[in-house]
Amino acid sequence: MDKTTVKVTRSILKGAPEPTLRRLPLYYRLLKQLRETTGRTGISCTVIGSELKLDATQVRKDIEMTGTVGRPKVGYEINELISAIERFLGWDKITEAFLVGAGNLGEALMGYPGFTDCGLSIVAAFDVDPNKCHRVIHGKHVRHISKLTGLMRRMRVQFGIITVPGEHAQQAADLLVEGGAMAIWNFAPVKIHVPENVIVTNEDLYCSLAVLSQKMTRRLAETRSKGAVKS
Amino acid sequence: MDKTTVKVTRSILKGAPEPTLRRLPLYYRLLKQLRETTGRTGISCTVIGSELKLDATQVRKDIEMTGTVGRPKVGYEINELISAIERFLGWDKITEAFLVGAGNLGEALMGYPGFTDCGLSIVAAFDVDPNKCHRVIHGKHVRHISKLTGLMRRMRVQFGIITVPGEHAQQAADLLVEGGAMAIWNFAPVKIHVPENVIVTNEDLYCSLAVLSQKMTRRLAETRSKGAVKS
DNA sequence: AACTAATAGAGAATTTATTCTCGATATTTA
DNA sequence: TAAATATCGAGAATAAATTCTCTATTAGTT
Ligand SMILES: NC(=O)c1ccc[n+]([C@@H]2O[C@H](COP(=O)([O-])OP(=O)(O)OC[C@H]3O[C@@H](n4cnc5c(N)ncnc54)[C@H](O)[C@@H]3O)[C@@H](O)[C@H]2O)c1
Ligand SMILES: NC(=O)c1ccc[n+]([C@@H]2O[C@H](COP(=O)([O-])OP(=O)(O)OC[C@H]3O[C@@H](n4cnc5c(N)ncnc54)[C@H](O)[C@@H]3O)[C@@H](O)[C@H]2O)c1
Repeated sequence: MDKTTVKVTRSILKGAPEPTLRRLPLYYRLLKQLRETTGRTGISCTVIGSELKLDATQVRKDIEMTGTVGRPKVGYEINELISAIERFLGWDKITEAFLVGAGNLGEALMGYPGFTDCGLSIVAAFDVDPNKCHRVIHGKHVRHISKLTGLMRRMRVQFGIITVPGEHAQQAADLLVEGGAMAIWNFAPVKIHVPENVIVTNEDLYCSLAVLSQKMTRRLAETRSKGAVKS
Repeated sequence: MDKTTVKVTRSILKGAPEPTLRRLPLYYRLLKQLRETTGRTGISCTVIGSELKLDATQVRKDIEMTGTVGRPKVGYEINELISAIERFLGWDKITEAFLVGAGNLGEALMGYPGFTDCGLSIVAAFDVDPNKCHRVIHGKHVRHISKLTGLMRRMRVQFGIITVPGEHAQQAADLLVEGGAMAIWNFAPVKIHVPENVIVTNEDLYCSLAVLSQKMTRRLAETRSKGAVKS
């Protein structure tokens, strides 16, 4: 067993570091785009790095986690790399999902075609509001929330997306767990509590906005103080 | 100048580490919620930590960045902490923003009342599609994209939100920069190129989905291999 | 008043992530 | 064929983030 194999095995056992996981989609998109727009079949970490403004070594280490091996002076095979990332992230298989809360955000997600890239398929949505139910949005049925658990078990859906208002997010999570959810993608700005074996990721807009706001605030403060010095 | 002052000064000069910035909104929400639902006026890192499943020391270090000082055995004043976070992130001031791309996601963002917490106010939206223009969505006007640059300069709006399809994101960014944007919140899944002095944050759904997918894939692999061992 | 328990704050230790350095290898060019 | 060059892959070095340890302080309790 060579060293690459050891690393890949570790990446499967312990999981890749989160920063790596968050960068892989960036490579993935770039590679797909390159494959479509240009005719090239190979790529090096140097190029990926300069394109995405990342350190080439970092790119190489990230790619290493997926198990792809490259060749000196040449780089990696684009197709091979794309499949490796897909396989590593589980994007090569279709994952069916239920969405809870067919409001503004829920509808936008239901209509988003881009999720097919990740193998994510929202198969149905659920809502408490009778006016929202029995409609078909972007080709998907909206059903009453009371049907969720039963249908989820019957259809063996294991992925849930929460887009209800914060105060109902825990209730939505409970229903998803009862239905057998294994993973939940939570868009509500609250911490939800689930059993240990359920994986939760929060999509928290406030978190990224905080990064942006603080940078902006600092920039403004700098400009002001410099201006003061000048005047 | 005491040590706390030194730390705060540094946090203003060099900026807080990004992980800290991303956690501050979590504290902020918890505190607001506690203030509203319970009558308590003080809180300790221990409580915040156990509530959010974070290490108490980490919470304390994060809070330190905002300049708030606590008292042993008591903790922090909730009101004081809330204002300190607001001030630190720049959420105490209104930031007016223009949104480019009044589609599914753009409309959802325009209708989202939660941004007032961060002082973010979307004052107008812009679109190329004539059918989308001249409408009023959630109380905000949608105008033709050709008006963006002029209006932005006139109204001195410095914050842009991009919700156009990926292939037009760069164009949208260029217009925002031309209009004098200082910060851009990009929801399109592409890397946009802007001058050095413009701050960009990408809200990339694929990144968080990747974290979730990979964990799920790994979990599934484990279950399968365990099942195989058992049988 | 003394004792106990809880907590902030400082700094050290540890862990994790990123960046640097170097040797091996493959490709291209002279 | 030999030399030059770009790149991967491995490991070391560095930097950043997290966690641990200790001390001082304060509120409550006996
Ligand atoms: N709209 C945005 O741009 C945006 C941005 C960031 C976060 N969010 C978050 O996403 C969530 C949804 O936002 P939105 O703007 O779509 O809100 P919305 O009010 O438009 O939609 C919420 C939907 O959930 C349904 N609902 C309420 N309680 C329910 C329950 N117990 N079970 C099932 N369905 C239920 C409502 O009927 C409604 O259709 C909120 O938590 C919000 O904080 C939204
Ligand atoms: N819908 C989602 O849930 C979702 C999720 C993740 C990311 N995104 C990203 O957000 C962006 C918008 O998604 P959407 O679902 O709202 O798409 P959409 O097609 O519903 O809306 C895009 C809007 O942008 C407008 N537009 C196109 N080119 C423009 C230009 N040059 N200038 C101004 N306006 C222009 C279109 O007329 C349309 O109204 C896309 O980049 C998408 O990848 C969307």
